[in-house]
Order: sequence, then structure tokens, then C-alpha cells
Amino acid sequence: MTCRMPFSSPAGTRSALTIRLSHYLPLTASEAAAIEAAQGPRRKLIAGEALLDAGGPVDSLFVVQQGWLHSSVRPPVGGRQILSFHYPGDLVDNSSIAWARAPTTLTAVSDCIVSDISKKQLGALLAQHGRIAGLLYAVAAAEAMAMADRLTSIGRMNAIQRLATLILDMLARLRVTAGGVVDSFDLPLTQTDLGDALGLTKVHVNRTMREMEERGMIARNGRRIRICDEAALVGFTGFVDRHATIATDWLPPPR
Amino acid sequence: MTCRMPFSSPAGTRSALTIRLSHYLPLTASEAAAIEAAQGPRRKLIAGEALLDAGGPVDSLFVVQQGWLHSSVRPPVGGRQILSFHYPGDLVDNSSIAWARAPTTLTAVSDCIVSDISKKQLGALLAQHGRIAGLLYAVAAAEAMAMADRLTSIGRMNAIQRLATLILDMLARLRVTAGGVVDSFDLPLTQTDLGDALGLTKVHVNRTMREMEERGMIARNGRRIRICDEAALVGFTGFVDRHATIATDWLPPPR
DNA sequence: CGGATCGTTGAATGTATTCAAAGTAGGTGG
DNA sequence: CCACCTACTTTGAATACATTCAACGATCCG
Repeated sequence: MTCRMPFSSPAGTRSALTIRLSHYLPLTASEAAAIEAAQGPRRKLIAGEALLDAGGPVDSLFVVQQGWLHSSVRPPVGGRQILSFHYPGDLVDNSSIAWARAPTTLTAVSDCIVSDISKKQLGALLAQHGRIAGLLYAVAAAEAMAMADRLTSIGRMNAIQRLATLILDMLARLRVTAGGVVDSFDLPLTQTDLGDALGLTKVHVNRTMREMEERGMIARNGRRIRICDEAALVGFTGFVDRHATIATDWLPPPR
Repeated sequence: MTCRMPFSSPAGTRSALTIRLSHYLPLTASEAAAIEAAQGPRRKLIAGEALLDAGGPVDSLFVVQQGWLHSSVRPPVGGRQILSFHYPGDLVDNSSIAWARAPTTLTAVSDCIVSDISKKQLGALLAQHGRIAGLLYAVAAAEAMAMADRLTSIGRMNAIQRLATLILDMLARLRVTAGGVVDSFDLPLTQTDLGDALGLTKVHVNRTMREMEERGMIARNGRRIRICDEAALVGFTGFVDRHATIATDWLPPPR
């Protein structure tokens, strides 16, 4: 249970969500202020810590300020499936807004800082700022399409293509907040995690990464992973970047 | 190219979208009217016809009034992946709202009637009716969770469980608009379609359906499929109904 | 009746899993 | 600082589930 503080973040510091949304659409001062005001106090999580357990009650969503998380489920059969990863600037756990109990487990992959947004606050934000409602709707749609891409890769591609697609997607998403061209990043996931995200066993993930490295597709150095020939991977998988741009021309004018 | 008519549907006939949303939340007259007004003229599609091609320009979404559709993609490798099915009352192709070009292909599975909603109209609707914005957001979240369930079944379950999960999901969704308890329905899909939805080949779908029938899990008669022991299938797969209820207690009051 | 699409079946093949075990790295406490 | 523990990575061999290829049967429709 978190209590709401009179201020939600250090004065003058914009939340990662505001920054990310600004990336797609210049926000008015009033819109930015409303987004900041909706967010609760910041909380630290250490790597591996669960922010929320599937089946537990929820009355808020979360904003990732720093670090990575993932959402996962544990079907009665089949171990675990990681559904998506959450990066700085993400509004996390949209799925749980439809129910009183969380459908997924949220786990910190690295050390994180998150804020919560109560559902009621989000409802008020959507009602008061129609343009933000539309933008959040579009961002959620883009994330749904990114999940559809993973569904496609798991349903129709082999292990190398699945892994390549996931790496490209992470890279694309990190570029939105990192800015500039990035060709390598720290992957705070174990091979077990990767397997659970890709519908593979950790053993097969290992062999697959090894093969990709041998083929010169990627280079590894500890947790650091570098994409050697991005264009080749894109051609190989048909990857489409779902994060770089979001259409905003259909949005109503700001209020 | 569709032209907008002065009236969107026969007088006195509520669109399937209005009916479905009313199922989750009693709408005010003004809300219902706004939803009706946003919809364009109705259009008929015959089974197999494409409503929209991936890569083509789009400036509207669609409302299914009657019949089934599905959205699919064709990765450069791997044939086709069916991402989701769309039933009467669905607001279809949310994913394309984030871009100027359609990321998926929409195909009529049976004969259909659809209306379109231009993105601009949707934007205006969201801005004018904050409660509808929230409700549509929640419905989209529920659909995203249903897709996550399929991701899980493809990633972590065997063929029988995948098929069982899909059948249970269709049944659950049909119950929202059909009303009453249904234990059988007409499945207008070929085994190739099922395979493309489940990440299996048509051959394996065939063997799997056959085995389910032999085991007494389902009964088939032409296109008609009957679920013999629903509770057993649910226990077997861990299926959760994502369509029956949507939390609405967090929504702001109607305007 | 002919053609096309869909469903069914068998045999060979292949990709990924399972099981088992050894190697490696990072952190903790003595 | 080293010993130890734990979690993670790597490797091999046997197995399993699903695919591929090929063909035939059934059904629908013009």
C-alpha cells in the first residue's frame, strides 16, 4: 500500500512518461502538468523483485522511470511465459485496467524506479485531456502490435529468427528514450528469461545465441550485446519498428 | 473509398458496438448517440473478401456489425499468422490507429456487415466522452490480454491445449453478444486458418482435432463444433475468460 | 460432371525438448 | 583472500512433438 505524497517527483524533473510522450507529440504545459500530477511517489525496486503478483488486487498502473521490468504469466501447464518488457517511459500493466485483479505478474529485471498512477487518476486524465487519451490509446495500440509481432515470431519462425526479432525490438524501443543511434545494449536477462519470452527452452536459447555469434550476427561480452549487421537481421526476419513513430494527425486539438 | 451518408444505420437500430459496450456499462443517451454518429455507412463483405490490405493506407477503423473477420500478417518467412478474430460489436484494427498504413490484413471469414469509423471521428469521440474513452481503453486492454493468452498458448502449450484454448476463447467472446449459455457454435474457419492462428500446420490441426474428438473433448458436425466438457477443457488449459466482464468502477462520471 | 477447395492419412524428417552433467561467474562469509 | 555457495551458461545424447511431402477422399458449386 503506497500513500500519495503532496509532490510526486523532484521539482523540475519530468517523468519518463512525459518525456516519451513528448517524443511523439509536443505536449502543452497543461497536458504535461496533468500527466505529472497523475503520478504517485517514486518507488525503488531491486532486480528480481516483484512489483505485482498475478491474481492480486490492483487499483493502479505504473510508470517506469528507470530500469527494465517484464510482465509474465504462469499457466498451470508449461512453466512461464513472459509477455512483454517494460522500459523507461512505459505506462505498464494496461491489461490490468480491465479487471480488479492483476492478470500478470510484474517483475523488475534490473534495479528500477517506478511511480504508480491510480486507475481513477488515469480515468480523470483521459476525461480531461482528450488528446492525451487518444495518444495513450495509440501508444497502447502500438504496443499491442509489437506483441502481435512476437506472436508471429513464436508462431511462425525458428529459434534464430525469434531471438533476432526480440533483440531488434528491444533495440528499437530503447532508441525512443535513449536517443541517437544505438547498436549495443546491456541485456539484463538470463537465457531462461529469453526462453520464457520466446517460447524456447534455456538450453535451446543457449545454442541459438551461440550460433548467431558464430555466424557473426551478434557479438556478446558479458551482458552486453551488440548487433553487428542490423540490416541483415531486419531482412532475415522482416522486422518492423513499432516504436519509432506514432501517427498523431488524427488527434483532436489540445484543450 | 467510402462516402459518408447523412445517416449511419437504419433508424432505431443500434450498432453492435453500442450493444456490446452497453453490456459492460449502461450508456447515457448522449454517449450512445455519439457512438452511433461516429460510425459511417454499413458495408457488406462476402466470406474471404479482404477489407484492408497490410501496407495500404488507412484513415479509419471498423465496427463489425455481423459476421467474423480476422486480422493477419505475412512475414517474409513463415507463411501467415492470424493475430486475432473479430466478432460483432468489435472495434477492429485498433493497431492501425498508430500508423498511417495498415500493419495487418483484415479478411472476412464469413459474410459480414461492417461500418467504418474515421480516425478523426474516433479522436473526437474520445475527446468529447471521457467515459467512453476509458471504456474503449479497457476493452482494448482486455483484447490485448486475450492476445497475450494466445501468445502463452503458442509459446508454452502443445497442440491440443492450443486448440482447446482458442475454442474456449471464441466461445467466451461469442457469449458476450449472443447472450445466454452457448455450448456450440459454427466455426467458419478452415483447418489451414486454425493452423495459422495457432502456429501449427493444417495437417497437425487435423490430427489434433481428430484426437480431441476421439477423447470426447469436442464433437464436430460439419462446421458446427460442440464443447462436451467445458470445465475439463478449462482445467486442462488454465483458460481465463477475458471477455465476460470489464472493470468500469474507475471510470469518470458521464458528461 | 468436372474442378477446386478442404479434410484425412501415412511415412520420413527435423527442430526443439528433455535429461544429465560439467564449467563459469559473481557474491558472501570465514 | 580464499572457500564456498548459488545462479547461470555450456555441452552431449536420447527423445518427442510437430513438420514436410505426398497422396487420396470428401464435399461443394457451377
